[in-house]
Amino acid sequence: MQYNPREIEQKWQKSWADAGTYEVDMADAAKKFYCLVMFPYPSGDKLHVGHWYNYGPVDSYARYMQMKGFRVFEPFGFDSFGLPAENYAIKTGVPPKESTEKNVEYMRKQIRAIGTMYDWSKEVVTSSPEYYNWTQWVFLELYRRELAYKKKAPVNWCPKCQTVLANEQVSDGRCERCGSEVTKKELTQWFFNIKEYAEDLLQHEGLDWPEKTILMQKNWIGKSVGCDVSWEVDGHNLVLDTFTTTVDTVYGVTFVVISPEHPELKSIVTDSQRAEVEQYIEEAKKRSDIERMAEDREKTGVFTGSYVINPFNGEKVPLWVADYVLMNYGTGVVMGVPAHDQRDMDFAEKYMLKIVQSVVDEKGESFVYDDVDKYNVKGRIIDSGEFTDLPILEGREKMIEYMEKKKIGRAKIQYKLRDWLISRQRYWGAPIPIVYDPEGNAHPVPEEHLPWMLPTDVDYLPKGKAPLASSEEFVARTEKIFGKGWRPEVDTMDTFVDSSWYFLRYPNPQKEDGPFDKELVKKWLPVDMYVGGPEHACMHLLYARFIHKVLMDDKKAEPFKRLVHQGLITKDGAKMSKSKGNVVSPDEFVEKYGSDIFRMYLMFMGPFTEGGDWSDRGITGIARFADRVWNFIHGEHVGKDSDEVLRALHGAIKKASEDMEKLQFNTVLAGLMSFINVALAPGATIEAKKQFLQLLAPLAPHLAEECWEFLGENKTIFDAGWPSYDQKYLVAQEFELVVQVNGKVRAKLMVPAEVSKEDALKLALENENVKSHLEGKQMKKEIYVPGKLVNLVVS
RNA sequence: GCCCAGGUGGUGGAAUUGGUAGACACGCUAGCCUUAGGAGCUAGUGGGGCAACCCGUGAGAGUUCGAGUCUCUCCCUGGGCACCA
Repeated sequence: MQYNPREIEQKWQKSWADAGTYEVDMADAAKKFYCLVMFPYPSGDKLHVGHWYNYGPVDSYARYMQMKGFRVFEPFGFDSFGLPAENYAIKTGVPPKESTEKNVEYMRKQIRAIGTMYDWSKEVVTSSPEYYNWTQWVFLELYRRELAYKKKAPVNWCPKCQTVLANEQVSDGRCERCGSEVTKKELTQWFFNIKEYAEDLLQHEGLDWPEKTILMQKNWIGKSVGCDVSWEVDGHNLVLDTFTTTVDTVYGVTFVVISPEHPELKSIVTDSQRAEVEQYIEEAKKRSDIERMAEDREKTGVFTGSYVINPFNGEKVPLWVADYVLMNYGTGVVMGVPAHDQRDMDFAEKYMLKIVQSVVDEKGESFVYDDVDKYNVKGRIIDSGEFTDLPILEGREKMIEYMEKKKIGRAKIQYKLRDWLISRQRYWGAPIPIVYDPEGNAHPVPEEHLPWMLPTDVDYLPKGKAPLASSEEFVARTEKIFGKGWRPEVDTMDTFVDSSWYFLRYPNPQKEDGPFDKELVKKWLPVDMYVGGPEHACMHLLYARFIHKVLMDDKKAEPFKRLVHQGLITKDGAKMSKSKGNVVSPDEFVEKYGSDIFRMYLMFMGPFTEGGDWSDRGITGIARFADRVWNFIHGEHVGKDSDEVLRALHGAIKKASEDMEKLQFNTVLAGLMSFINVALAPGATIEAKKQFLQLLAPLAPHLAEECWEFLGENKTIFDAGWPSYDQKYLVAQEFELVVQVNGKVRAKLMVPAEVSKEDALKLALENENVKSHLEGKQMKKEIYVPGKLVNLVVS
């Protein structure tokens, strides 16, 4: 009999589905394991090998947990709102609903071919009214808690296409579609007040997350402790606040810089400078924040003609406008201290502004603050009035006290984290459940009108307004319910809102009277293992934590206990995307080799968390392995296993048990291959074969299930438990002692396992080659590492 | 520019966390088997050298009896930077 993957895979997938094997009884959550992969966006590219690389190994881990006796809940769904479907609609006229449903349908089929444990009865699709009903509920809940508010914020605007552009649609400041220069447009938009939770989001206690992700989130939130200093604008009845973490340098301020977007800027500019400043503002609109903050870029700026007064020494310093100051961080005004800040120095040198030193380090030398020592500097303040000679940190405190007393400033904690802008001037998203009365006041749509249906009579083509504004039905519906002159909000929600709570929906996605089943959520949350790409470290993962804290009414609640990032699979070094035309489909490989071999190959490619560049070179090695496994199982059953086979088997059990925990599937497979290399020729007992199959089962579920049955078992292998190894087979009688002279290997000797240091050294010194390297040398030191090596240090 | 990773044979990668660098595979070479499609089996395979040996984990320095692993500097590649998700 030959190994025929396609036949047995169909057989077992059908068998599992018919038996309802993976439909979880949610009522029983004792020893639960909630295993979650980030749900995909159903793009027109369909599934690519990167998806498989994620889902296959995670399912293998879930199967391993099942074998360890856990009740595994592994749900799946689709994050199906989003820009690509809308762009496709603009291009082809196919309604997003239609193309999305088609893509979802196709991807479901592709995913089923993997043979995962997904509980399809719990699937969620975010673009379905049954789901977005509750996304809207989430919005209303935040609104109720005063965590949703409106304010003006700029969007990328293409004047020619008359539409808002995503950052992705802007390249080099130009519209991707028509090439026109992109400008900024101010729109009133909805925000979630995530900053309210900044301090709680900085806490990651008890979470089994990658260090780097925690670090990235911390940097993203960007807490800095400092103060606001108030500067009176000379000749105006106006005060500008500057935020600084280094108020100790305030006597070194020789200019102050205001952001081009600052609302007070126009009232401050003098007539003689007006033309120049206005032109500068226009230029700044064309640049992205990233570009503006880049430190290697030539600093630009324009004098406003006005002066501000240093509240510490009364000195008048010029007020400049420059685009390296961003309105959305801090106050939009910064103090310029060229002596202690490189960027300020560049600016001062370019525009020939004064430079004044105000702090020095321990050695009395001038220094520039950088991020590393911003909060922990030693040195003292100089030439700073009554604060002169104070140590820097003490000086800061004194200065803040002084400001607070004189009401010219105050201590302040500043976060880089910005509030979450959730308004999108797009069609394919959940409508924001808000209506406006004839006076333009916002009112929440009452819950009984949810889902606040996304209208279908819309024009997807950009016409200068949000697509929903073109729906007659939408307005008619609003007037019918709320009264004449009432208008619906026409923006939809950021798709990150959809994905910020879906893990709460999974335990009972059919629930009709609430977003999630509180009882089940209490039992099943937190998610025990959450797996997704590292690109989500700062956005999705912060949003989900935030929404979870809000909905659970517990600022300490965390949704994801263990977090793992699968590596990225690239093609020729680049991220796979349709626009680059480098998407690799898994279908042909599954067709040719079957799911088990393809899945094992993806696992064998390298460490799960590292990913790599796609190549199918090497898949044949896995195919050979699968054949050898088949032949091994179907070969003669021997009556007794040799010591060698037993040692190999228990070594493989040990390796698999340890490495599965770390998701190091590649080395688990290497261990299984080593076993097969040892056991294939001599054969093994049925018992040994079964134990081996149990190790293989998570990695090649269909193959293992088929072989399990062949060996006479009639229940699924996934209920057979996980084997444990017996140490007695692993302790060697002898080991290879490495003998080094001055750190270089000069001999390898087989010695008894429990050799003493004296005996080991004696044996080492008897070796001819070692002797020759010691000749004429003086012994200085003898290093003995038990079970490993001897190092003879001579001179 | 800023934040975060990562650079090991011809290739993917392994290395008990400071102790034999290259496990397990791919590829390649030679031989066997008379050989229908992912052939199989055996042996070899980091570089140099006849050899003893020498050199080798992006580059350079440092710590150490001993460094792929720790420290510093530099170079390169990837991810993210708030409207792709």
